[in-house]
Amino acid sequence: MMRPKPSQAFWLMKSEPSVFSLNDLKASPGRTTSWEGVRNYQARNFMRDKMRVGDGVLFYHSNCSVPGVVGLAEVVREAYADTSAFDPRSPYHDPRSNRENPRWVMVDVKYQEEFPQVVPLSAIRKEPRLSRMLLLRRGQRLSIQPVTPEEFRIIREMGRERNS
DNA sequence: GCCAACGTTGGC
DNA sequence: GCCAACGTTGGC
Repeated sequence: MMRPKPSQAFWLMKSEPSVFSLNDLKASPGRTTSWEGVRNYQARNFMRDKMRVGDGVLFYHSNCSVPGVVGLAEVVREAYADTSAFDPRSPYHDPRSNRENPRWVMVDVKYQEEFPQVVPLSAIRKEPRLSRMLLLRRGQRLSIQPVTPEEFRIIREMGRERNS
């Protein structure tokens, strides 16, 4: 009897490499980090309502010389209170959030692989099969975005190719 | 460093 | 509830 495979969703998560890079994730204890600091309601809702253990993550470097997807990660813990909001010394402090009623959540994300080559935003733009990605929408700033299984697979293939 | 596009805030 | 002002994001 086949056990039904749990449905897996896919995401793109942005990080500024000067703040937290894929290498930082790889170097973290257990190659895992809590994705603290999300202060956008739409992104929070994706984490809180949709992200499940085992979901695939495209790790995207933003605000850098070559913005693009640099590798893969996976969700290893589902949403829980973002404690950085409670810390007055944290850059992510939010006095409107408290332990009794946390406003912000985070998930845990684990390193999976670094691509042999970055998949730059410019290459994503040029790939017709990726033309519908949220990432390419004008003015799109969401730091956590859903991607389709096809988009995930295509970008993974692009990243794993050694010569393009 | 510029600045367009966006989300949030707060006066009214 | 409107909307101007403001702060942030993020490519370039």
